[in-house]
Amino acid sequence: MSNQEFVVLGQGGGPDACRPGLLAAPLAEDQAAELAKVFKALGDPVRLRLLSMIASRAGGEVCVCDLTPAFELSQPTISHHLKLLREAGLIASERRGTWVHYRLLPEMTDRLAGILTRTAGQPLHDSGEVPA
Amino acid sequence: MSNQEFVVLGQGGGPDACRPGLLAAPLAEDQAAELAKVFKALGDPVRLRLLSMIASRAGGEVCVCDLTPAFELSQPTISHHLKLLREAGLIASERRGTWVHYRLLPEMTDRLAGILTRTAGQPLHDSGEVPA
DNA sequence: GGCTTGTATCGATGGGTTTCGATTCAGTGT
DNA sequence: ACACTGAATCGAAACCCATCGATACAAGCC
Repeated sequence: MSNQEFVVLGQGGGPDACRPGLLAAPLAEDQAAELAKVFKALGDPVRLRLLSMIASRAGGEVCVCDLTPAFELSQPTISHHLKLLREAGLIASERRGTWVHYRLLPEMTDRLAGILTRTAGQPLHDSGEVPA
Repeated sequence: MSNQEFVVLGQGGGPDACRPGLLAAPLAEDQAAELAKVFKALGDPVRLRLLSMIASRAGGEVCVCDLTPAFELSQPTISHHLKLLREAGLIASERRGTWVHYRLLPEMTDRLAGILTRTAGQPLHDSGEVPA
């Protein structure tokens, strides 16, 4: 059996430790747990639409009062989804007077994009077997 | 029953020529639903580690017999997670003799990276960043 | 054919998630 | 102070998911 162990790099460093990305080296357990929280926040169609509405809005900010009526869901439900996105570090909220405004935190989406991007030194291995 | 559903993203009706990404325009409902399936597949620490093990392995393929003992989980559980990653279009499997080998489908991770990447024409609306 | 090993599927279960109505909190205006 | 509106929090109910043991399927070996 080709039972070859996966060496897990013991870098339990802070949240801004060196990140080689998903595709370069096996993820450590704690890194995987931390990342999974963010991806789980993206794993819901309502939250994805909320995030895209916030991120694509000219001016960078959206009032909750504009988001809630865009769905056929109750106000507490939208508030709950926004909370999950906020706890995942994807958005931030600010209250200005009566209304609460949300904005994208691009550091997180940048980080995810980097994690999912092949590095130049990572060859592709799939020479010839890709179906279409 | 073996519906190896290859999730096709953002295909409203044409080839993927215009895919603005999450951050450029609000997602349509069906696009969000399909994208959410893939992110949901990534929203589990075990699946993230499995994917990173598969993606980072030199040669591009990993035998299940190497993946299963790397976790303190039962063999059916690992098989279940691999199935979800496969149905999300992130990996593919091939049986060669006794063993089954998995490999990354880089089109999907590439697509996700693109979706999470700010386009150059999409400025950042710099506002006061961290609430000092 | 039987035996052994590797992998996938099945059925059940405990825990988590989505959603709601009701309530509470925050801010504005009267 | 009171009333009104926008948003968050609080249970609760329906649903989904991760995990397991048991079982079935696949391939090689005796």
